[in-house]
Amino acid sequence: MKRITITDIAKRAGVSKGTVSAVINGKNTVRAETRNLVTSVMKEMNFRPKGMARNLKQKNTDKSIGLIVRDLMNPFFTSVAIGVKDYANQKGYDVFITSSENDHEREVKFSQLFSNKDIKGAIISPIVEGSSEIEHLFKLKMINYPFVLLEDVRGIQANVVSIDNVKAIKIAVQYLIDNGHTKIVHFAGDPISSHSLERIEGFRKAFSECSLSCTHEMIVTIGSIYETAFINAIQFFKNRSRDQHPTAIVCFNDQQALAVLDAAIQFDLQAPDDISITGNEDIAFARLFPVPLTTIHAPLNEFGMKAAEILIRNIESPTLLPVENLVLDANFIIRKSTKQLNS
Amino acid sequence: MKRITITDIAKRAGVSKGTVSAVINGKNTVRAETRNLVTSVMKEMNFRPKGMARNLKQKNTDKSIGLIVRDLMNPFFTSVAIGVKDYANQKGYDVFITSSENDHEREVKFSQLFSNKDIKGAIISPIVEGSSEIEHLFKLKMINYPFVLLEDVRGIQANVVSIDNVKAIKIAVQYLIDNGHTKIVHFAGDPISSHSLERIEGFRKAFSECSLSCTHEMIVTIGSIYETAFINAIQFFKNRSRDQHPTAIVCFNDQQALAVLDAAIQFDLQAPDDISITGNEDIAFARLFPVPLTTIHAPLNEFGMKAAEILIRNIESPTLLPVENLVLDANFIIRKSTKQLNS
DNA sequence: TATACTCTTTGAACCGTTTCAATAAAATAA
DNA sequence: TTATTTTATTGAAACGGTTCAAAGAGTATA
Repeated sequence: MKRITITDIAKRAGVSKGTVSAVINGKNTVRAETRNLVTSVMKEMNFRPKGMARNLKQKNTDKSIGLIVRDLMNPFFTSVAIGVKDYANQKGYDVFITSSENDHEREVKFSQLFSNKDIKGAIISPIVEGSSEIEHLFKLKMINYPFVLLEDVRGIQANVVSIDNVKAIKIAVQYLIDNGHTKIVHFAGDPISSHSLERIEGFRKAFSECSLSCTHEMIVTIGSIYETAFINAIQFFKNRSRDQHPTAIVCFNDQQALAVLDAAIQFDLQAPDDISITGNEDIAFARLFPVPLTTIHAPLNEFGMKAAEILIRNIESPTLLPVENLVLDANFIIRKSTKQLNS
Repeated sequence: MKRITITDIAKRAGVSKGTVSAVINGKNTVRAETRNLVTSVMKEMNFRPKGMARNLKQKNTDKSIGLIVRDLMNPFFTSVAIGVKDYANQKGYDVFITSSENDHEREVKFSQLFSNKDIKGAIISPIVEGSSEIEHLFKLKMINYPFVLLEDVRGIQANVVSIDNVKAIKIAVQYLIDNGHTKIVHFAGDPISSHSLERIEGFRKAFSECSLSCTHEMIVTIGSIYETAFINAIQFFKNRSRDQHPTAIVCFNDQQALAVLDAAIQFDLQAPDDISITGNEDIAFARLFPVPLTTIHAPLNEFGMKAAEILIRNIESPTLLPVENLVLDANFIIRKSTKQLNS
């Protein structure tokens, strides 16, 4: 089935391609009668002009960048997206957001689509699970396509903006230790997620830097979304008697922390009196939780803005720029879900 | 400043365009030496092949649709986006999301960009404030570009999927009246928003259908986002003595309801005992509020899916299809923020 | 040495529009 | 009636790549 082109329309209407083009573009040089004829033929044949061909000849001055997140629903990415958008808009760029839904195939496809669609550059939150495939990134480099990663990917030299997850968790744990907690547990996110692994590393580091030991049982993987985390947290509490419970739990993220808060209540453990709980990421609702959440505030907006800044700098540079690597610090926000342990 | 093209690279490297093209596309027919030469020239000149030109000749089989929301942060749109994405993916389409940020210019620009970038169709949540400008929609019709609106726009015949806001609020008010409430107030959203106006209409209708009168003071505009709603709600409660307070408040949306809940507490009004409060939209967090929120559940996922369904049907149809107009019902979910009034 | 292959590279044709100088037709002026 | 202007239409060139038959250069084979 062949595509219908402007030539088909011209032929059928008995006019030239130029005239059809003029009608499409609403030029006022075409006679009403001709316009009607052409329009009706277009309708009849359901003709849709091919945008790419139009753009080829036209000056195509549009400025746009693409963003590939891993999960649309995740407030983390929403906040980052806002940052990207704000900076980009300010510089006159529009943002196209897509979600890989943690599917590597999609990430690959999108990175291609962006350049095919003349989107000038991309900010990519890459899926990194162990041995990540990165040939699509090499392809982008080959065509000098500007892009910024939101996470470090081994094996490729590229612009990266990331948040120091290790440090962030370390500070939270430090705080708990300083406040007399020793029975601290870390609820990890998803086993394959690099975010999760980094946070586990931060948890471990905090202990080793205080010359305390961090045992295997102190890290429990319960998942990153509310529903699964809730179920697993219930299981966790059920499996031990009251005096076996930790005095503090360091959660992977805020949604998980909420689930833990809710699960704990079912076992009559009220934060912060019976148990201290910290979140991570400081999503918008964190301060509105039943117990306002002590959490780690990642500068998500700034995160997005910085990525956009680097990207646009690269887009606008006539020469190839050296890669940048920027690590942002998170900061700890003390609300009501943690307290000093009475000794 | 002229664009660097493949011809420039070919000339500089002393090879033909065809060879450069082969290098770009990683064809293995190119001698290593030649490949290196070309690659280095490409780097040196920071050459970025124009995607649209590439796609013109290639078979370009990519299937993608665009979504224009009005506000990225709004959970309402996030849920709709998920629905769109789910249906689209299932049909093999990718989704590009953009946000007009309630700026009409942007909406216009995006609707153009989509077709220019060979995105096959668009789902648009239009900005409708009074006399809305719609020539950009007419332009889309002119080129038979498939699109679906997420709200009715006067003056144009187009595919529309919408939610029956009027009916939704009516049911909520009905419920409150049936449960003995008479001193009911509606907190409206933003004055210009058509959603807000429809909800006000629903509020009015519920009263008139019960042959009760709905006075002007029963509708108070306090805004749709948490922060402003909170401030205005505080003001509202401050302005009247305890026995003047309504026994029930019908809120514009869930975020606003949360703000009202929080503000009410400050005046020692606890839902549902001292005051009944209903939300709208049933965002994910609504059931996790301090008091689980009685609200109106809009089938947002289905909303998005239906829009995607209609859009894709139009994209894939060889002939121009008649427009569709689909209205979805919302349903009322009773949780803990409302109760029967003791008479 | 001639012949057949293989490996590289070339360059013209093509993708589907827009653009614009040239032209044709119609209207107006002389 | 002819010259001039205005209005509408044409068609070839251009946009920036890809494609692929054909040619050229080496190499191995007979």
